[in-house]
Amino acid sequence: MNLLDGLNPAQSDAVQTSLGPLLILAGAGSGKTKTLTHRIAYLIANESVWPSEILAVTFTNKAAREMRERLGLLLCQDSNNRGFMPWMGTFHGICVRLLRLEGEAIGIGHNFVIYDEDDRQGLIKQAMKQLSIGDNEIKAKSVSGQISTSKNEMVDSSEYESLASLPYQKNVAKIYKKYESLRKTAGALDFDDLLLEAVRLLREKPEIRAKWQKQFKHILIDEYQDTNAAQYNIIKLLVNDNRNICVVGDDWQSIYSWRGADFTNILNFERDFPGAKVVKLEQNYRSTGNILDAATNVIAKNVQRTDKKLWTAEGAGAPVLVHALPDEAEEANLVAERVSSQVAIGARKFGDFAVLYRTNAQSYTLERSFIRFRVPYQIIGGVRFYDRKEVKDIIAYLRLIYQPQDRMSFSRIVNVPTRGVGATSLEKFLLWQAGTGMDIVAALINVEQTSIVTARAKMALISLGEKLRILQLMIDKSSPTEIIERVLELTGYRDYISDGTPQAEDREANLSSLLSDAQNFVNLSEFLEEVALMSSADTSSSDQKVTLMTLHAAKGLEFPVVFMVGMEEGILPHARVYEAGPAELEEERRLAYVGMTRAREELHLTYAGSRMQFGQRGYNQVSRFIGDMGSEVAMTSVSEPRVIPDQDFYSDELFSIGETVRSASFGTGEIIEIDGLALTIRFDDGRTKKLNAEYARLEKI
DNA sequence: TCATTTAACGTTTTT
DNA sequence: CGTTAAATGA
Repeated sequence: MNLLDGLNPAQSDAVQTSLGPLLILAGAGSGKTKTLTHRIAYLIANESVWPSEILAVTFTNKAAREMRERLGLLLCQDSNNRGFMPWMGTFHGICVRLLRLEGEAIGIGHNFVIYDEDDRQGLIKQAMKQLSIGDNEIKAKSVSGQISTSKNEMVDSSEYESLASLPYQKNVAKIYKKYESLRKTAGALDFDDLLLEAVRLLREKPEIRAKWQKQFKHILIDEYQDTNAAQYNIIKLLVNDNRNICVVGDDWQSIYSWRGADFTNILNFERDFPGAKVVKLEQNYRSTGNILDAATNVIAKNVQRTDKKLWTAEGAGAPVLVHALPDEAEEANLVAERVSSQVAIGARKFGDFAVLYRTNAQSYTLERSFIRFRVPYQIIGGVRFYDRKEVKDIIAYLRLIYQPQDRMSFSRIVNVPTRGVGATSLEKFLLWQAGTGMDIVAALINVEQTSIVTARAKMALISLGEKLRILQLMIDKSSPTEIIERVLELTGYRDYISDGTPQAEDREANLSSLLSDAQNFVNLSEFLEEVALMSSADTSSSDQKVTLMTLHAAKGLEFPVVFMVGMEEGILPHARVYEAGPAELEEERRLAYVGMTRAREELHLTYAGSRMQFGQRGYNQVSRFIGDMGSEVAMTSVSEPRVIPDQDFYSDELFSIGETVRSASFGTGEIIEIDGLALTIRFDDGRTKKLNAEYARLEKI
């Protein structure tokens, strides 16, 4: 198979330029993933580069997985054969691998755990408590943001302290310092640390740096416009004298500056790597002419950007449609109705549609309409699977046995299931444990040595410690699945969640999903890593359902039909950027551009005259971006007054909580919970059932 | 110590 | 509006 087949001249040029720095400026839909994949395959097949000598960085785990699969096909290799595959993954994933291997050199134990946003905020709260800083003057969330921003800019706690001038900043500096020390004793790294510590490792240990520079003969970075300072430094530290670095990106699609991403990295590539070759991919293979023109007109208003001339060989296609609606409920109905009718006539399948919005909160109304119109949907993002309570509980057990210094995880599970150890006992125990030099599990077993806690609490703690010890012994010889099963059994967690309440089934289902996820892993370490770095964009999607997600989550995806809802001033562009300045407004514009260019054949934009926001009705103007699109490509639809026959649809008002109903199969009972179409009913015989309001033929009494 | 009720609070986007 | 943190009583 010729690896250059099916590539256009620019793509082919990029694939064959295997030596020296290369910048690929790839417009939306210009086949950049294809180019990148072919380039890697070309290096392996034609340039005799070993897969292990290639480092490929992607933006999401999903992108890495897809690239691995495509590469497997191109090279006729099994993509599961990790030994044959290049180093592929996100910056965070790569850094974890590097730190597990080499972290000891800078004092990072091989069994560090990874803290997510919740863990970080929890630890900040602890730090504030120890410093006697009340959370009414300073919010843990805001401190977390400050710390994250600082870390992304590679500002450590000492440097932050020296820069702090305002009293608020001085307080944050104190918390930052305390947070860092607590985090280190817990044997944990937060998301930002993963990058930061990798930089420190490569900076402070020249022999390690030299080793990996030699290892990675070729480095490829996708979505280069979204790299932050720490990531930029990692790249600079890993590139060797041969400078075989290839970066791909599009400054028009930079939408993560709030996370520290700096798209001047891509603008400065030629300065950083003198003599770099630049290849522009300007042919768009995704969207019709009208969609592309409308999107280009929007982005054209930005001042800070490179010049590109995206073009398509496709025809103009259908005009971009703009729909004005009275309120957000009507907006959602329009979307659901159009999806529903197009599927009904067989023109499309549900998976052809995506609905994109600026903020997660907007998904609520859409969900309600989708349920009403019986349109199957999936939400990408929102509450992540690994953020569910029961899943986090089990993960906390796993983390604690893996890293017995992890106080956050211990605090989470010490009384889950309830074992009579309250806040006061926990505090006293931890105080004593810190002074003993023992890790948490050891301290639990030896809690007899102290009289700081009550006899009752001692019993519970010793018993917990013994269970954890048994679990710890399993780490090296058992699979993650086996360990989780044992956790559930030993701690009585399974009984704890199956308490007969209606939510029990959901929780059990979540645990089953966790168990089946775990089966893909052979050791606990890898499983915990996956869990920590799994992103919302990584959830597998079904083509039988309409996809709902934020504009940010849509990056890199494409759909035949795209609805962008909430095209209003205050939402897109978001109200917060008004005060922030022109740079932030330009990012909103790029966000609109990213959303529009996800569409292949049809693009619908909707806005509502009024909308519920913060529990109050607000009135927004149409987004300025609509006006920028140009009337020749964007048509405003005349939305005829539509009457939605209510009796055809299930309405929430039909049933309410507390009502008594009779079911043909289960007898009479009381409704105790309503979730869309799902009614949870406690029947008189004591059984609790979840029934579908539509099919259950319930009779009101 | 724990469960239930009440109050406050928040909306950008996420690895 | 909906969720989560504090407060209260058992």
